[in-house]
Amino acid sequence: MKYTIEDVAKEAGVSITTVSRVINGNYPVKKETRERVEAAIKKLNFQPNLLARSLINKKTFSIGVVIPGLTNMFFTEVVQGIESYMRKYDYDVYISDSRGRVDSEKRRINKFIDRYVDGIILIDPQTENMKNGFIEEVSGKIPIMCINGYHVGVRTNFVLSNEGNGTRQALKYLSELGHENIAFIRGESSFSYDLKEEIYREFSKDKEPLVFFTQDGNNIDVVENTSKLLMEISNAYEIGKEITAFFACNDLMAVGILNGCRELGINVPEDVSVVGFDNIILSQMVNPKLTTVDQNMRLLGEKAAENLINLIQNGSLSCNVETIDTRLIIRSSASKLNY
Amino acid sequence: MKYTIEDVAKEAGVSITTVSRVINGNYPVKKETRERVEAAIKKLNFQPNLLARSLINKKTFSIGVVIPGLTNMFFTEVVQGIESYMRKYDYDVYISDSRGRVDSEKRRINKFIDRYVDGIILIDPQTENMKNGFIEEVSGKIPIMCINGYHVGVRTNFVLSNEGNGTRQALKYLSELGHENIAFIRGESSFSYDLKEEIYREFSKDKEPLVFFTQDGNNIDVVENTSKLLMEISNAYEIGKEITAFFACNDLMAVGILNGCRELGINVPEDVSVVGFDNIILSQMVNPKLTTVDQNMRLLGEKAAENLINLIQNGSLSCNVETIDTRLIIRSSASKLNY
DNA sequence: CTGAAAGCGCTTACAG
DNA sequence: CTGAAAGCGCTTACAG
Repeated sequence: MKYTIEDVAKEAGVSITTVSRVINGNYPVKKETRERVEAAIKKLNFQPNLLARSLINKKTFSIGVVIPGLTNMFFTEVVQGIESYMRKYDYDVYISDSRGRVDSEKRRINKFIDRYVDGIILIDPQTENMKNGFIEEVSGKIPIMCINGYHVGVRTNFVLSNEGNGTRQALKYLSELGHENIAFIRGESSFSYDLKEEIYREFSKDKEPLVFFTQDGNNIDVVENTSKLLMEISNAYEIGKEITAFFACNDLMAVGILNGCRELGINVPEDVSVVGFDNIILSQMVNPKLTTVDQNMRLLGEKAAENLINLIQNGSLSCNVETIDTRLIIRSSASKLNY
Repeated sequence: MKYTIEDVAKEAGVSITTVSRVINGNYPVKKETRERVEAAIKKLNFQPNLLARSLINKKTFSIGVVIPGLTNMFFTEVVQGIESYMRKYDYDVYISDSRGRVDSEKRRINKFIDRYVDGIILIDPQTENMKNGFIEEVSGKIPIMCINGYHVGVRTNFVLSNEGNGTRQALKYLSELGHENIAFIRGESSFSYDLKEEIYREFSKDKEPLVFFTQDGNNIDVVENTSKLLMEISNAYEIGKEITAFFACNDLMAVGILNGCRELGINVPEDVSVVGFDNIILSQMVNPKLTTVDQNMRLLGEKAAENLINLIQNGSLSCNVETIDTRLIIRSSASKLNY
């Protein structure tokens, strides 16, 4: 059915060795011979079997990207950055969705390794897999870049956005607007949430911290879940008084708060201020437009791709960490207290 | 570095044939022997090389999904449906983004074939690749399912949502609200846009059709682009009078109209009505919530996955077409004329 | 029940 | 410059 290198060899009247050489262009071949082989290749529309090739080379010119949720625009925007970089190097990028589950993430990574991708990018890897040594173990086998999700002491490679500083920027901004009673909205488990919470607690150390957990933070469903969470919060606290501002760990959650407020008849930013994180495109599409912290997602993706290519080509599985600055984006979901 | 079947054989004191047999469980092996082999596998943490295996089997237990844009939630929701189905069958799904470009789509498909995926799902394939015979050619080599993008006469397999009928539902609804001057917003090239436009022209046959093109319809950027388009439209037409309603070919465009209206100080739905298409989650997050046509994206994905599995397992590369009904979702972006 | 051998479709020393 | 042969890591008739 599909032609093999042997068919081409026969057609051109040469050995398969020679065919292989003209395909790869890695050894001298007499011009006339080469042309005969090329003609045969064209005639049969021959395409070398990548599986056979990779079996020998251990190279597939492809990379795998594992993301926690396809429906969180944060991740897809990072992937755009990865893809645009990889395209230049003619690497294929394959995306696999772990749904933010520890086991699933392991499985996806192992599958990529089984399929001999040349490297893997992990966006926001599960903390659990950092702690249990899995990521580190895997980093010994194959080039790995992690985007965010840093875990101290794990020997692998990171591109991080400075989420801690971003959190500080946002909190400081709210504080300058006069807000003291700031609620903190986070998802269940992720390094990123833990880190932000730490900063939050530090920041509001003299006050009682108001930390609330919403479910499944990396999926679009979190919007709805956070709206529901707000209903509960509003039963326990007087919004606009006991809580005058929300800091949400990502924009999806912030939009959930916005939607919840609308349902409750609470005006943003007049009655309560809301600040998100990430600056996904959605943050500009809601009303009011979200004040948020930009992570420069494309750059995050591009840097990770760049470093991965280096790792692949130079073979060094060293441990390096690169940090990218965040930027506060002021729009209209937060305003002075008692506006 | 990595152990091979030979290492296991040595460790267990058997031939590689026997090792292979216990791994695959496809031939009888004496219990005692099997246990020895299993112990060796465990001890070495042996994992068979999938490349070598696939080279023989021509099976990889993986499928490829080609989508026109990662940042259009329509596609990612369809993919969710595909994944949830495939998980049950233990097939891996790999996603590749064609950016809605004809050449890129070809390339992605060819790459998947090169890597011996067992089947491919194409979401909204490019019309051009339908017309030029590429999809049909490829369908002869490997099981293919297309989601939407139907093109008459092309021998491949489809799961379609009834977009024509959905368009009619939306248009009829607007008409019943009293709207006669309905503008039609579409992207550049896609079967889906052409089909909808056809219905639109049919529907408004006594009126001058008002068809407007926005750029790059399958990417989140279309939101911004459509807002800009609205500026131009508003220069040429009196919105609220010459145009009293917009029908947008997808929700992203509809949101663009919504945003544009806000900037222009036009109230939706009081001054102008807007109806979208797809019912992506975003349509509930904007204000006013979008009246739109639900395509049941998860079901679309699940059906495609189900059919693909059948194709793969029964080996029939037959041509079948399955249609899924759409449903009008009435929310608050459209209202009676002169509300 | 088990093993030696051929083969999947390539690449790459080695020899000429 | 070219080819025969070994080998990548498996599977599967074939023979016993």
